[in-house]
Formats: sequence, structure tokens, C-alpha cells
Amino acid sequence: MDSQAKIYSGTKIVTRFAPSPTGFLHVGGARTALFNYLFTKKNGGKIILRIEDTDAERNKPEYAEGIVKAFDWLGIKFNQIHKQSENFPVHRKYLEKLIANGKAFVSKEEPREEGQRSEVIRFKNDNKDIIFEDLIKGEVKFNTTELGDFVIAKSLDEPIFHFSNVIDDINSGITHIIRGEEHLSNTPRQILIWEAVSEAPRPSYAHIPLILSEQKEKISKRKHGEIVSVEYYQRNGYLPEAFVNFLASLGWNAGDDREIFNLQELTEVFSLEKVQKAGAVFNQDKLRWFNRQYLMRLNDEEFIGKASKFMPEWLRVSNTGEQLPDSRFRGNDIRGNGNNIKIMPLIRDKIHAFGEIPMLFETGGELSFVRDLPDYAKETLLWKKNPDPKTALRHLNEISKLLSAVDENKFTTDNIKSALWSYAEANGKGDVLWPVRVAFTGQEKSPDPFVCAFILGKNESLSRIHKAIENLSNQ
RNA sequence: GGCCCUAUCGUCUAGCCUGGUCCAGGACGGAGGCUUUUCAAGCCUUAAACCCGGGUUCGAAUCCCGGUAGGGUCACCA
Repeated sequence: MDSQAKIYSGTKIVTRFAPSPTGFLHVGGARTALFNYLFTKKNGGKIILRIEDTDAERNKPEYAEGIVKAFDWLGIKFNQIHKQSENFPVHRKYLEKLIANGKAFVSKEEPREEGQRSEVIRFKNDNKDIIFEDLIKGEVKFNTTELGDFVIAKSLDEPIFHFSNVIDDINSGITHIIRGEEHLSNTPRQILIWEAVSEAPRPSYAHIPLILSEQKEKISKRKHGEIVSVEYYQRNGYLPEAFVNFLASLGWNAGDDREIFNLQELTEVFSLEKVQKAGAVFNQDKLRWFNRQYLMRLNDEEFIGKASKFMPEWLRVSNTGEQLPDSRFRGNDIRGNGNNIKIMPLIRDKIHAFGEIPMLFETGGELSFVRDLPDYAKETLLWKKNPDPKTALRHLNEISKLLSAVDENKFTTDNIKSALWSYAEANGKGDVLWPVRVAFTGQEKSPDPFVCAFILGKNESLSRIHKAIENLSNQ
């Protein structure tokens, strides 16, 4: 148990994450939820997901579903899921009680905007100083005078955020409120409400620093687009463990040089004491790096399973393992039967996230040669360090012979390599291998020629070499 | 503007509480190299920071004060 938790020993920890379903889960929200989760699990407590769906105009049920799905993906599990709208009767009861004992009052108003009520319920503020000990920020002190008699409900049946939020926290027995720093200045008024309504001791607060954009401002959907949405990373083939690890690294560290932690490991080492006080820039390069770390740890089967969703249709295998016929595919079969897809190791070497796979196969992409016949300028066949057409031609002819001699049934990368290697070494690897590789792929950047030949198969490989020879011979 | 929060390499951060071991450590990204037919990957090397000014002290990134800068928040949204 960490020391923050010890302060409250005797009370079982109850936390909550309370998003409003007005959009997809935000990366900042995800991290807040994660810290709540880690703190709770570490200390043996209970965590509630409370969907704050009280703003009928902006809320949509599909957003609530999206949020729940995003947490499923992340692997963050809640003990309970509540909908705030279900608690309206409770809110009303507390509102009536507050009015009855004079701590709130109905106030006649001059509507300033369209849709505003001429009568609202305000909190009777007696302007005291509020001091609280934030678990991350330390002691925070506010004078509440400037809050005035703030509005807590539009009517008895329409409480606003500060009120319903606090009531629900009280009712759920929340002990620790861990939330984004943007709520820090909301805290005094919520404490005021809490103390007016409940005898229960106030919860402890922990305000975690914001996630910032490159410009160091609060990252927002409006300004920064889809990259703030957790769903975007799911869609682009990031691994949830990597994403979680990255989120945890924003504003928290283990106190040593370790960086890689899965969810389980995080729950073991997490501590609010190690949470940073200042905001953290959301750095996608680092995310990609984390993702690659996790990608490399996947075994072949896992990798193939996850990658296949992103493979181009014409490379996919059917559920039964049956090969799909496709006239566009030029080589011998690289599709295998699900466990033995020849091209997977190449993909694994190239990508940081599965979402990068389609790009590899697009025309001009590094692996597009498996589908497209190479289309290249003749000069591309010549190695820059020795751009002599006759040399290239000679080597291509020789390679053609050597390749022909390889048994078609044993046409593997290793066998191909051993068939060609000594010749390449003897005659200059660049002089020999460059034209061969370009003959196979037509591209300056691609995998090595042995793998390419393996993937293309004997017939297609030879055909491409002959094409290159033809190409060079025609002046 | 009021109130509140924050301040170590470009970025994420260690160190700060319990001053010396810090001419400040790690990671991402950058640069260079190795490997290599190419591009990645991998490995190695390297540049890069204590916001400023005072004070306390033999000694301050670390303690105190004052600035400055950045951010958050000021709804009948959440």
C-alpha cells in the first residue's frame, strides 16, 4: 500500500472515472482512468466508471458505448458502471434538502442568453477559505468569495455538473478523486457542496497534470484532431499494452531507468507519489517506439493473428485456411495457410504499428513488388558505385543460371542465398546483388534479393531476371 | 484581467523531501559510425538541460525570497 493510501487506512479505497459521453475517449481521459485504475488495484480498492450523461443536448449513447469499448481494448476493467442520469431522483432529493435547510435557494434571474431560465437554484456561499491537501500538488488554498452564490441546478430536475458530480461521489462512497488538472479550480466549490450535503469526510484529491500538444497547450479534439482519440490508435493497429505503457510514461515514472511495463507490472509499481506535477507533451514518436518494443515481443502466431486484419485483401487467407484466388498476385504462393505466411517476417522488420502494413503494399510501397510487375528505368538496374551495363548484364545472366539450378521444391531463402553467395562474394556483392534485387522489385529500397526470390518463387524470379536482361540488352 | 498550478537536454524523465558522490543519469528523436547490395531494423559513439536574479551555506539543480515564462480555470457544459 502506498503512503497516500495509508493516510486513509481503515477505509477501503473507492475511485471513479467520470467521462461525459460527448465524444470518443480522449487520450487524457484514458490516462486519468489508467491512473485511477492503477492506484485502485495497487491498494486493493474498487473503481467505478460513471458516465456523466446529464447534458441531454450533447450526449450520445454511441459515445458512451465507444468509451466502454475503448476501455475493453485497453484492458482497463471497472468494478461497476453507472449512468449518472439514473441518479436524477437522488439529486433532486439533495437539492430539496439543501433548499429546506437554507444552504441553497431559488433565485429569480434575468436570462442573459437564449434558453436560460428565469429561475435557477444557487448555492448559498458563505465565502470561506478552502484549503485541501492535493496528493500530487500539495496544499492548495482558495478564497471562495469570487465564486459568489454559484448555480447548482437549472431546476429541481436539472442539476448541473458540480452538484450531480459531488452527490454521486458521496453516494458511491468515493474516497479518492483522481482527475485532470483542469478540475483543480473546480475543487473548492465541490468541497463546499460536499460539506453542505454530507457528514462524510471529504475525499482526497489528486490532480494529475495535463497532456499537452507540441505547442504545450491542453491537447484537444477540436484543435488537434483524431490523434487525441484512443480509438484512433486502436484503428491504426497499435497494441493496447504499448499504448497503456506510453500513457503511463506521461507524467509518471518508476523512479529508475525502467520503461517497459505491462498493465500488471504497472499496478505493482505505480504510486501517486511518482506522478509529475507539470504537464507532459504527447509525443507520437515515443509511442511508436513503445509499440515496436511490444511488437518485437509477440511470437509469430500472435503477430500473424494481429497483422492479418491489416493485410491487403488479396493476400488474406480465408477462415478455413483455403487460399483465395487472385489474378493480381504474381508470385508463387506467399499466403500459406495462416501459420506460414512467408512475407510476415519482412513486415515485422519494417513496421512500428500494424496500421502501416497497407502502405507497404500500395503501389510504390516497399513490398508492392509481390503484386506489381516491376516498372523501372533501365538505369535503376545499375549499381551507383559501378554503373556499367555490361557488368550488370553479365552478373544477371550468371545469376539466372545459378537460380535455375536451385530445386524448385527447396526454393527457400537459405538455399537461394547459399546458391548465390559465393558468386556474389567473388564478383563484388554490390555489382551482383544490386541489379538482381532491382530486377525483382524495381525499387531502390526493398528487402534483400534472397528473400525477394523466395517470396516470388522460382518461376517469377527467373522471369523477372530475364526481363531485366532483355531490358539491358535493348539499347 | 482575477484566482490557481507549474518550471532539469527539442520531448518523456532520474536526481530535489534527507544540500557535497551531478563538469547532472536514462529513454525518444537528432548526428556520426559499425553491419550491409539498397532501405529499415539492430549494435556502438556523440551533441544536447538544472528559467532568471538575489539570499542561506565552506558548498545549491537541490533550502528561502523575488521576478519571468508557460499552462489551467473563471457557464443556467461536463
